[in-house]
Amino acid sequence: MQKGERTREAILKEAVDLATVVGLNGLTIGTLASHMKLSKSGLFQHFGSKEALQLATLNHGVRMFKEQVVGPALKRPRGVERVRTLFDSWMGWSDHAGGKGGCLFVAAAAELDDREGEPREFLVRTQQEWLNLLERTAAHGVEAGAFRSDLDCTQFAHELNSICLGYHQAKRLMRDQQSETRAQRALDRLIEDAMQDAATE
Amino acid sequence: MQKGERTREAILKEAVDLATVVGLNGLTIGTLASHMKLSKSGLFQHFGSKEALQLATLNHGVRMFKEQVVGPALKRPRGVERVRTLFDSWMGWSDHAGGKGGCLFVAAAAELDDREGEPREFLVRTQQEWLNLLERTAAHGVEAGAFRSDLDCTQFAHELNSICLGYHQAKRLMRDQQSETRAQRALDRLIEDAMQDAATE
DNA sequence: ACAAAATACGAACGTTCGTGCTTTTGTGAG
DNA sequence: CTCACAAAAGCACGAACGTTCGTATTTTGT
Repeated sequence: MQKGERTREAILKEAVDLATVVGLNGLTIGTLASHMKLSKSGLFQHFGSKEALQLATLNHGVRMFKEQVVGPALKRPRGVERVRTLFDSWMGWSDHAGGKGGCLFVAAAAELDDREGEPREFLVRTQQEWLNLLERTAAHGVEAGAFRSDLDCTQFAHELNSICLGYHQAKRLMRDQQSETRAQRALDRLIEDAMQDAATE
Repeated sequence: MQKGERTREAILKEAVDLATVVGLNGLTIGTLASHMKLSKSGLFQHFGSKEALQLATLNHGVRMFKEQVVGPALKRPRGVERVRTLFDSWMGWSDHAGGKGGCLFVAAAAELDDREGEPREFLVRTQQEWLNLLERTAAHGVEAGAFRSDLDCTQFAHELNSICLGYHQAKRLMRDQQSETRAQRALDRLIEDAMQDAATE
């Protein structure tokens, strides 16, 4: 691995961390450079433009997310357990692993949702992949018989994602000490509703 | 009403609208001035500082929110109906009334959650008031007998808020045409779970 | 109508922004 | 050890940032 590639990697690691705090727009080349003890121009050459830096930052975030959230969860058995693991590691990601300012994608979503361009499109694709993963995971639960056969897995994915967003806000904005409990309870309710309902038999 | 107060009002109206799109930090005095066909300095003196402008913008947003979301809902009968109205008018607010970029507070929450200062504190207070309102509304449902007596109203409020956040993301970032349906179904499930469960009798 | 007070303007301040060049420094292969 | 090339620095640019100040223009109260 060339030296340039290594520094680029290191820059992106810091960029993800910074972006979770100040956002993708607040992520400025000057401050990022001084954090890395690099000159502005030296850093700039690695990307060529601000938008390319933002894109690379998002992309690096995706890599980290797959390593730290998706990967571990896929090792667990399909079905309810994997759903819970996915959720738990998402909370972990949002708490520390994803940058000291929370989840990069939650921050980026609010910033980019009204700004057209490549970064937005990239984020949308990323988010859709995440929703698809949740949906497939729910489908595994159905196949295994843990969830009812008429479960709307897309709806399940949407609601699970909403729980994540609620947790993020409660934890980071409100600093609610019970945010974990609340989110966990919401998940319990979601899962319980998705289970075979014995009473209807 | 003095002239200055009128223009200040008009500025804030535009500021809220702009901030929903570009955020509170992206809200720049220069562009806001040109939108208002005012000089930078002319606009600036209404507030005295950028932070004061942000604070005033948030505050104006709260006034609008109370007029357009809270006010109407309080006219409806307590209980389930008011819960639904609150939610419906929140969706309306997020779609058009709250600025062309969605809900001001959702955008601000992502921006301010890691930046200390008065704007953040103000937003936290505002958000807490909203959660309290949701909680009290749920409590009315319990009093009226529509909801089970052991309902955790704080939890209810948290989950309802999460549904709002999920809707906002699905609608604005993902441009999901089914976002309304998904949110509505999530709310149905929340309400159903809160109702007197006849099967447990 | 006219003086007083409120409001808006234009220019300029020092910074920081993103982005080009050119030059110096560093690194790795032969 | 050297030499070619990659990587970083240095410097400069025009524009936009928030902010200040002195001055012009409305608006207001009398």
